[in-house]
Amino acid sequence: MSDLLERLRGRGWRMTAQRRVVAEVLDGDHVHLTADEVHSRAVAKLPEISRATVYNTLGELVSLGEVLEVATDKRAKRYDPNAHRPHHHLVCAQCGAIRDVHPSGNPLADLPDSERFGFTVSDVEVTYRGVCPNCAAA
Amino acid sequence: MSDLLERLRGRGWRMTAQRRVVAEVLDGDHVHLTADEVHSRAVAKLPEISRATVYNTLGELVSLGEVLEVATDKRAKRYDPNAHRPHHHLVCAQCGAIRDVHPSGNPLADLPDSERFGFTVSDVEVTYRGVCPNCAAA
DNA sequence: ACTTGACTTAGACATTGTCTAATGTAGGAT
DNA sequence: ATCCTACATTAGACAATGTCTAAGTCAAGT
Repeated sequence: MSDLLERLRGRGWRMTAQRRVVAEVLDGDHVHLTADEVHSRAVAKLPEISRATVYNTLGELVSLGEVLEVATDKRAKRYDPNAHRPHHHLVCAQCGAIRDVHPSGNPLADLPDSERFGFTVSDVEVTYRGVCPNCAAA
Repeated sequence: MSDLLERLRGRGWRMTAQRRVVAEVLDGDHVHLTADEVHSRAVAKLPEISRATVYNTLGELVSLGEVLEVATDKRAKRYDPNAHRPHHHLVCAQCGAIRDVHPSGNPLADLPDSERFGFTVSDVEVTYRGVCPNCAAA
């Protein structure tokens, strides 16, 4: 994730300890934390960081296109740092575990003009739901 | 939607004025109300209905498979009475308008075994995003 | 018409997210 | 190296959405 910090600096982002910590927390694959989880982990590294800053920083990262907001779960938003490789999500209906997946085929192409109602369609979000091996075993 | 009331009675649902009103409010195509919107409209027909009852009733309808919860918007859950014809959603990124759509192709078939991580995948939810004709004109 | 268990209610509480005014600080200017 | 200042951070109030509880009410079978 050091590329991220690098890129952001290049875009004129002022670098602060708080922002560094948030970016660190978001590092990795198959990472889909809620804002609150990001905050907890950030507090572990920098105890005085505030909730508002975490929300602000996440919002900025989303605006900059560096992090995606995903709504896999119907409670809190989750933040996915894997914004530069398009992908979709596979969610366990029981425990909520989330994996990134890469389906073949392009769902955008599957929406005929007659089903577009005059919209300019630019994006598609796919969420697969099922039961993960762990929960199936239990 | 009278079939719905019929079906529910058949399943041993106790019929009350409150439940009837919630079912009536949810009638129609391209209906995707938040719990709060359902509540407002229900109050118009039955002023003393409480928020808790609306939430309870919506939850029951979802459990019974008569209504779907959709997370198109990242704020409140929305409730879609069109549960018996599989479909996906097309959302305007600006005004939030939602249409039901029926893509060709089956996205479930597009997820190869190698991308299933041992999950038993049972369902898929697709959300297309774009700009509706109204917002494009503005 | 009774009775009873399921339904509804008001409102407290919980969770998630947003906003503000005061304070602190990164990084360019001197 | 120090100073400035615009931008960032903070605590906490507030807002929106959702959940729970205890007490009262009522649908529907008898």
